[in-house]
Amino acid sequence: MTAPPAQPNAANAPDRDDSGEQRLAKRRALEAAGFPSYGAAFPDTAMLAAVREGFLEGASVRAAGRLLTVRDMGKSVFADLSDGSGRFQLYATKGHTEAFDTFKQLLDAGDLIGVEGVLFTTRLGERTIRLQKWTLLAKALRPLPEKWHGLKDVEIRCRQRYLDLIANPEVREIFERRSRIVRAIREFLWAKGFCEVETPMLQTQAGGAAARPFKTHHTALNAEMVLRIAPELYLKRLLVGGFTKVFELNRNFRNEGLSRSHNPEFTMLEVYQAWSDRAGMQALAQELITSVAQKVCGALQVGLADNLIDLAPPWREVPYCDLVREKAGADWFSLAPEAARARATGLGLVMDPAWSLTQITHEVFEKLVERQLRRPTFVTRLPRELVPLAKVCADDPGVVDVFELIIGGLEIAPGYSELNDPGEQRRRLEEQSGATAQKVDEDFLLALEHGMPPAGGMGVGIDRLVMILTGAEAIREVILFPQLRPKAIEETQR
RNA sequence: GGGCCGGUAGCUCAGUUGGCAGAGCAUCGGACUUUUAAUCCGGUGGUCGCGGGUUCGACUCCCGCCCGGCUCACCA
Repeated sequence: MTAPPAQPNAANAPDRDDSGEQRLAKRRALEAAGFPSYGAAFPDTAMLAAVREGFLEGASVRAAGRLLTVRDMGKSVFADLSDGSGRFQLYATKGHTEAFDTFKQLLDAGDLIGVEGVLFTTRLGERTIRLQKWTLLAKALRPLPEKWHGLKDVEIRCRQRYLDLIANPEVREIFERRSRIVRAIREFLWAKGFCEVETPMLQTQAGGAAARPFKTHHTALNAEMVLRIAPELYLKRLLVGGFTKVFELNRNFRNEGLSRSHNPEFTMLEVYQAWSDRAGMQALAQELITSVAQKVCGALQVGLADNLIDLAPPWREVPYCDLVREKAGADWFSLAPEAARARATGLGLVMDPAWSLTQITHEVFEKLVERQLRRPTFVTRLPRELVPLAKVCADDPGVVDVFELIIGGLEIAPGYSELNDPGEQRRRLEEQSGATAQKVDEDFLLALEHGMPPAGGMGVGIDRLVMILTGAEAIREVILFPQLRPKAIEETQR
């Protein structure tokens, strides 16, 4: 686990296969030949995708990118150049290319170069740049991953995402799509008059969700602080302050385990609208997600071909209790706790003896109902114990006026009729018990006492939404640098 | 944190009962001026994740640890 000691005689061991050494030697040779190995700016380049799009036989081209493959034919060399927008073939020949021998002998796959040349089409129909001039922009001292099988090792793909992006074009597609999704969400909300705001991520008290926070320390203030688990309580303060349509699209941090659908830092959209309620948010969620999907995916059938999810509205709306009854029996809610526990065990669930009937029921919901809901479904009327920040339903004080939007078995978005009665809010927060319960945030309650408009609020899990819209089967496929166990520093240096 | 699976060349992967550690790609040398997984010929390259143990002998069997994957737990 410790780094190997430096080899004092490494220089005397030229027979070791060390592509780094070989590339360093090439770099020295390039410098000697008048090619600085880390070039200056190379402006006014065309994007290769645009060159392909507007291909014109005989036109001059200036471009820059990374050499991906090099096919040496002796007095000519074919190579593939990639600049992120696409790939394009280069053709260098002894007759037409400046410094051809240097190009052939000292450049490697992985090097960054700038090129100038003329477009033509090869005998096999491949559109190609006939290379006239080239310049070295950066010498790569490490080899590229394998070109045919690509890079598969999940750990390397995540820790060295740049290699994943170079080797696996579909990975780049996912992150470009993520960028378009986030942009489309902002544009949608801006067009509806929502104001984007930023509230503290460094907080003295974590609130707005039930989760263990990350702890940190502010040196100058000598204060213990936490990273936020949700922006909710600050956004509601803005409703008190007179903002009527606000949203925040940024990171939350929860000190929890990692899984296929959980990363400790994740991106959440939270939207609040004064004078609205759960129903208003539900309509907004459906319109937001369908319009973003249509704009970014070009269709409402999204995901992988063998597992398409149909987002066509209207989406199903169904009370929580009905879904539980479908799985656990029509008489479920008339069962005594022990009978419910026995039936849940019979359904294959593992019960904690300390669980209340509400918790047993929620286990049934999460394990047997939720993950089987493929098409978008608004689950409404959740037990009030589960959601302390929402208003109870007028016709049944045991349930709250909220929705939980499920798509593809994932919790994508909750939405509430927000509780604005400070007295009830205090009682509901105090009702919560147990290790995960948030402490009562007195500043938040003080704000509510000044009068918060009745409002609808919702949160959209952006990472999970991107999973749905890209067909990714794990959250780490839609987060550029997902959390992994930290490695010892020595290990990161080969 | 628990259970299961995995870690072998830079990358993708084989490895027999416990008996000299392999292939393809990459890399190095050679041939080739329309190739595109270029092709052909010849080489280099290994702390078999780490540390112990059993054994004449361990990539292989045993124990501990590290890292990853799946899963469970945690997670309104």
